Amino acid sequence: MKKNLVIVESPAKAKTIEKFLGDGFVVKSCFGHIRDLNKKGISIDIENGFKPIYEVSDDKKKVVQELKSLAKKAETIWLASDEDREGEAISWHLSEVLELEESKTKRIVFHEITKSAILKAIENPRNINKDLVDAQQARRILDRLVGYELSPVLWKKVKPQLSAGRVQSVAVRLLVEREREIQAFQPSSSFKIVGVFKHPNGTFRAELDKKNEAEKEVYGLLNSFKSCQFEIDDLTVKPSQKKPSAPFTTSTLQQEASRKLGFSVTRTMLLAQKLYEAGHITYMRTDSVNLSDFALQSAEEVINANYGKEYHQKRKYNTKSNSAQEAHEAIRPTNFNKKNVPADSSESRLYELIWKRAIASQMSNALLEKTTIAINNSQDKPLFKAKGEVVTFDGFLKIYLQGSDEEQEETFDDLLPKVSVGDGVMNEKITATQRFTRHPARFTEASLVKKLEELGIGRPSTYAPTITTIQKRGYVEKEIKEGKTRNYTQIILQAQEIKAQNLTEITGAEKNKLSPTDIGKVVTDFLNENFKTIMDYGFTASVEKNFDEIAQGYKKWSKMIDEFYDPFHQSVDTTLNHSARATGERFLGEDPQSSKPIIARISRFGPVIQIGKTEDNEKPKFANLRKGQTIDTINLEEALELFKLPRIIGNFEENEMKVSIGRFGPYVLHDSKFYSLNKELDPYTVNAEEAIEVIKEKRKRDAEKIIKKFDEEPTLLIQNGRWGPYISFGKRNYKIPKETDPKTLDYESCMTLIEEQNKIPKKRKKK
DNA sequence: CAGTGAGCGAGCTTCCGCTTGACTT
Repeated sequence: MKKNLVIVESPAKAKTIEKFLGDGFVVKSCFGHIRDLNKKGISIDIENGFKPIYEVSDDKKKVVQELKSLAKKAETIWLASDEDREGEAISWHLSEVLELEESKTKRIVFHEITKSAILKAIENPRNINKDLVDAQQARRILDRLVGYELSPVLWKKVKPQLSAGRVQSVAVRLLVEREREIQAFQPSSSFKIVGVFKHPNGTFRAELDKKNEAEKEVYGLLNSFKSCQFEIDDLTVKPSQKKPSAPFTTSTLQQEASRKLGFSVTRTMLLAQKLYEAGHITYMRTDSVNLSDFALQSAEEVINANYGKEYHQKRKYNTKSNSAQEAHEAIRPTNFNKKNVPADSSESRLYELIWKRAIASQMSNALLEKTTIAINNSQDKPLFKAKGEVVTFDGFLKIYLQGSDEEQEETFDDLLPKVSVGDGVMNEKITATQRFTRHPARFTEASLVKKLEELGIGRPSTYAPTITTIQKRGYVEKEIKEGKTRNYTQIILQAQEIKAQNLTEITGAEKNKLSPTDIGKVVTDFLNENFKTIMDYGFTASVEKNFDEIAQGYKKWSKMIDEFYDPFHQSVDTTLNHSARATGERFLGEDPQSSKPIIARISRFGPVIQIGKTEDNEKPKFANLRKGQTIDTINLEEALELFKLPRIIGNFEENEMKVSIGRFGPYVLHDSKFYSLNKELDPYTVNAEEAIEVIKEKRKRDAEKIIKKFDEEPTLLIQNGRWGPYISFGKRNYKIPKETDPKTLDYESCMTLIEEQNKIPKKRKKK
């Protein structure tokens, strides 16, 4: 019988720690919070000092049962959850639910999973810090009050199933405001003037130190350069340094994985979880940039051995964000000697990124030399300037270059020729290119996480789920935006001649960027109008201050909640009783046929165009907005287009063909089967002949899909699908073992496979 | 891959932070 029971949050952590502690200790995990506010209803007794009503949820009952029986038999129970607000609460809930005796219970904490850290923790146990627990309860109760009182307001005033909360509503607000900045943005253009200069030691490019707005001005300038003499006016050489970035936290890992590997935040976290469970990396949900002494030392050894002593520089990083709770280390490899780990390709690419970033964080600065050459001219016009950058010692750049969200400015030559002040240079060519200012960038998942972290909103464990939630609620979409072509002018002076040419470029193409939907905008406006406090970017920071005071014992949690709840609940009441429905209604014009008003608005089922009023005798006509159309931007003409579908375009095999646009794009409906129209075919103009072609092609493809048919059973088919060959029988599909050639299967062997797989119970589907 | 779209009323939805499952068509 083990005398000691240690409880930690994560099973992977339990496994590691058990090895360190040896005999006499059993280490178990509680899988995070074991108890929470009841899911149904608000579950807070508001009249009685906001007493929370907790319950052990169904999926935690088994764990709790097991821990309870182990705790009964143990002499000492060590509560080793994380040392932060949530971790303290987990320990407290454990002690309550498991009914632990105080004399048998010890609370311990450690920030790194090393043997010495754990043994030290065991030597220094303490009691549960009730103030910290109260701070967590205040956090929990506040979030429940906000979420469960605001959401129903939206159900009533906007659309059912919507949600609002301290974190998600502000995240959507960020996107809405950015989108409006983009919409209001007016690009302006100017000419960037670059000259190519020849010096006995080499040819290089230099940019004119002034942007010119008007084309006329550019011609004047180029003309005056025709007869110009150029010489080196000034030369500066400045040494500079680049520092490596801190090792990864959850948020910076998500950002770099998005920039460098193109992973969504969810994908990054899934892969990191696998690496963590395999023991390759430390915990992946952290806000700390701290490295343990063990890590510092082994990074040093690896750097010295692989790159040499001059590449090592020991560094300790400090966390900037003041909302950080630092219960863990930074994300790093558990073993720096492993530059690669055996895993699938995405996992190993993520691991390599983590390895490089952590190692680079302990490497020396890169040393650079920045050179600027200024060229004057005999016409007293602005100077041309050439900028060059040479790496004199690569340092950490040997292995890691940090990504950036901003688009890179066009870079100039790395290496400039050796020149001296007073040297004459020959001008070979001057190119003036029209450039346009760019609207602020839309957020990516990762750059939104970065912004939220800066505002102190959300936690490492919630960044990815929050992004998922706002998309699931339909507030935000990840859209592929096709670029538009734009004309621009280039004016070139070469061999005493000025030539202009008109060129085109593609601009504004975007993918994986987040943009708010109409619902997102309407909900944000509605909440901004009625719940200013909650929507304030500083709201979380200000309540965090209160939580800190509670944690330090200066303030009672119920008092804080009381102060918050009174005015909040008041505005909920006022809004419910006095506020009109929020529909985002916009008048587009009159219908040329019926002269009825046409409006765009949110209906119960999303954004629509409505012709006529609901109070009219004749029922109004409705049409849903398409993908890419928004209430803000749609015009009358586009709105009228929407009413031209569905179209009946003729008959085929005695059945009617109906063309329309559905969830998956344009389609032809024929004999109650759907045929998608390809991109070349426009649903508004497609004719019967073209549609018949589409139908025939689809039939041909479907026929090719079938590998084998059986006379014994017409619904039994071997087909070729997206994931390879499979058996379909009745309404269900069945796998074919990898080693089997599908062509060789006969009727009996198919039925055996089906029977085998029918034995495995079908799991309930998630809704 | 429809059609719904008002308002009533039944009963449903919803928050944020800790954790990892068990599903594969």
